[in-house]
Amino acid sequence: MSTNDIIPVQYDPKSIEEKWQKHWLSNATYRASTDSSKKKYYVLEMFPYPSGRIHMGHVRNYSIGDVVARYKRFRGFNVLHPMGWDSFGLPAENAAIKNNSHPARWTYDNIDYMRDQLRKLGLSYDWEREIATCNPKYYKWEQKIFLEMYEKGIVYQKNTRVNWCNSCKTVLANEQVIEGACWRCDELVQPREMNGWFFKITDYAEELLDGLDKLKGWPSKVRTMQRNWIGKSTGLQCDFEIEGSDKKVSIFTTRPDTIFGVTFMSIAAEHPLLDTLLADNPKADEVRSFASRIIAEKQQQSNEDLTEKEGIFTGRYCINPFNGENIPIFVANFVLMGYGTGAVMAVPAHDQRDFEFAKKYDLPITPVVQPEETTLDSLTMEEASTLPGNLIESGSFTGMDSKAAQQAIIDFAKEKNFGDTKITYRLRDWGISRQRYWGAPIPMIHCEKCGAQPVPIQDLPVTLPEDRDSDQNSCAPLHQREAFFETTCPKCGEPARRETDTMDTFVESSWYFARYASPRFTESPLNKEEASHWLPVDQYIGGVEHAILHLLYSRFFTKVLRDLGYIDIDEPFTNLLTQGMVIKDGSKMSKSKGNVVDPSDLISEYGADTTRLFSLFAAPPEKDLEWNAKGVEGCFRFLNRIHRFVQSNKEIILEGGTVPTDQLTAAEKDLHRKTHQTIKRVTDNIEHNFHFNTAISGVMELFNTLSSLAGANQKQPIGSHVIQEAVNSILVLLSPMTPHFCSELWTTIHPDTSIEDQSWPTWDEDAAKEDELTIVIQIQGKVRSRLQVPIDTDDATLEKMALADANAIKFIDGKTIKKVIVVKKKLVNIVV
RNA sequence: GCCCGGAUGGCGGAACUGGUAGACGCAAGGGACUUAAAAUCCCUCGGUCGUGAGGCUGUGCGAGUUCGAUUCUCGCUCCGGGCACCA
Repeated sequence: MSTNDIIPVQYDPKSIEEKWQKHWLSNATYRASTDSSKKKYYVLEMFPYPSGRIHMGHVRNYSIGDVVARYKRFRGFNVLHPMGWDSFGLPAENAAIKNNSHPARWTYDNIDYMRDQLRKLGLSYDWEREIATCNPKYYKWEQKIFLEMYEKGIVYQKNTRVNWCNSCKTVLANEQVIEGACWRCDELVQPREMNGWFFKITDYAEELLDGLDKLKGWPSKVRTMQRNWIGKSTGLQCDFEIEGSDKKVSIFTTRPDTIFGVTFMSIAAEHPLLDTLLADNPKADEVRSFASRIIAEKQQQSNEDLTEKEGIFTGRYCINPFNGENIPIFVANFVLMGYGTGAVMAVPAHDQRDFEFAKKYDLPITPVVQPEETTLDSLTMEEASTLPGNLIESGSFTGMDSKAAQQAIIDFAKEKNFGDTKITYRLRDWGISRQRYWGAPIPMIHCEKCGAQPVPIQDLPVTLPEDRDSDQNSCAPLHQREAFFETTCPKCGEPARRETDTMDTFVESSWYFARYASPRFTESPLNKEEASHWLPVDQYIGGVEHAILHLLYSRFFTKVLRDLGYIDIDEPFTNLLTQGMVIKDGSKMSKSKGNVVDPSDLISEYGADTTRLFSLFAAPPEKDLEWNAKGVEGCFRFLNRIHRFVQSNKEIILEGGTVPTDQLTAAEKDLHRKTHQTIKRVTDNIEHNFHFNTAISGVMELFNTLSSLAGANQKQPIGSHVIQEAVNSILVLLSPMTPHFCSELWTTIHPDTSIEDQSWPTWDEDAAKEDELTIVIQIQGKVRSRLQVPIDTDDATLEKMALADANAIKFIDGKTIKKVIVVKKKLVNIVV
């Protein structure tokens, strides 16, 4: 080989990526600071649990976020893009027990390893803001928020039935029970009576619901899920007197219009009135043993599967206040104590559950709402009718339509003082006590004399005991550690016991996004000035699996922090993108399925840029992404082609120059046009819906045009100015996706400048405009021919040309033309 | 059971507010270069009939609206997700 041959520099991702990562780190390129001259943009991806290694789901999530962050920087925004660790949680304890180590040790080792993995992906984080929630400097502030919530009455403790996961040995919140099983380990949860601390999220139910309508930047799917979860229903709460007692049983119903159809009453087995009902009652023993059996069964069965309806007559009656009828009271297994009042007026004609129950125990069925077009007959009905209609057999309300009757009946009850409108939510208060070691201690002290007392603020943080020396106890829950719980009452000074439960780890993730605004602030959880500058998060990105859990809790916390005076916003995340899962061989990547692809392997084989590019190219972000090893190679090939092109045309590109738009050759014009079309397209794709897959294919098209016109096989010489324009555009458009690669090529063709300092390219509408169009000629809506016409051809000319077209004439063939439809810039349709 | 999504070549996916279906990529086949291979480059690529020009057909299924439907309406099938005795 002669020395004159140009040896193009090979694309070597490893050295390029190392170089740029070092550069970004040492220059703190992505440090965010308040800068009022630029508009702020806060982009955030859900922070990871430090499980040990990054997986493909993370790569996808963070690649998407990084494109947004880098794109917004190019658009002149002052971008905050932080990263941290959701680092409390059970796996750390399990791993510590297994490895005879300490959860903190395991956690921090993982963080170190994973931080390195994230760096190797070239993500543009402001690493100076990194936080780890297991750090006392973080949870100290969480404890302070807790105490302030306690002060305000948003925190309380109660003894109640909770969801117990026997495998995790801890209580779970309702949101953490997925189909009756633990969200983490799939173990069926069991109800258990326990004392615990609760956040009054129900106080915010109405606001959490209302706010959903304003979250226009959220997927409607997520909003619907939250709406259903909150489960608001409006109805009547109404008292039924118990015959032979001065006590009343209160019910809630959403169908007050059916109240004349009540034929019995069902109450939960745990209902507090049961004792009253059973006093001096010959059936007492029988009913009591039935009730305890039901309660026991509920405990064992978990609340998942529907059991057959079962009940027992208590021997007592109550009185329907609307018609004075005596109706029997039953204890029934399907009545929930936790919803409404724990007692249900049973209307078998109009409620399927009551219908089944009535059939089984041979109770009367009385239709009171007659739908149009059918006649309900209690003897022949096979299921309850829930249709609207006109009231029958309903006293003075007879004849009203059910909708109007609902209000009239509520008004009547209100007037007669035995009932009122009532709003009920399905949402329950958030139980945050966890009987585990690796979590933020709940800063309360229990004193026999003074009751529960908050830890004085100056004593915060209440830190976890470290116990590094004793492996045996490194993860023992706090209630087994005297040194931890033995303390004195802050009020009376007597010996007292510290609260030994830790907080649900979802508490940490409910406010971390706000802490990023001032992560090192030492006076308070949040620096108000910084927080009001950066919040709310403009774009939040993460998996849809948090649609209810984390996203609802974060919304709740935002409102709480607002009410505590820390921030002035109502909602934490203006826009939300829920990305799909990463799938391989048809199912989610998981160790148990053995279909895991390790991002580190990909990075060492192809580099971070290729890995990122593929994860963005293979599917739009909201859809599941099917992993395809060959597809990765395709992306690698694409980058190689660009690299080769730039290296072997370096001299021409360096020449550059401004594009003289009025004296371009046809080929130059084609390339120039394609460049501007691509800028427009890529910008639209990113701006409009983050469809990076189509943005990337746009750049691929531009490169295909470039290499066919200007590459080694070019037919005519192309001016360096158009080539440079195309290459510049390709590099900037692609750089949010493949930052190292584009930075490197940029400096080779623009020595001494940095791609970071470029602004996003703009397109020229005139340059992007085609000067010829293909017009389709249709006969009867079927494509029969095509015409190449200048862009400004008017409709009449188009019609004339279409009718004169040889192909068209063949199909018209003597038939009479009924109608000709001309659609601008698209087609001519001839109807014969 | 109820509430949301979705279904397009061999595969991942494109197609603006009803107007050329299949962009881009992968796979496959053919060719060039090479002693050979890799890499690279060029061509073909929904199905079907036809030597060809071209025809017919085709976006889960069945109807409908329209000059024209992947797109809108109605009725199904299948797949995915959420909730699940919430009165």
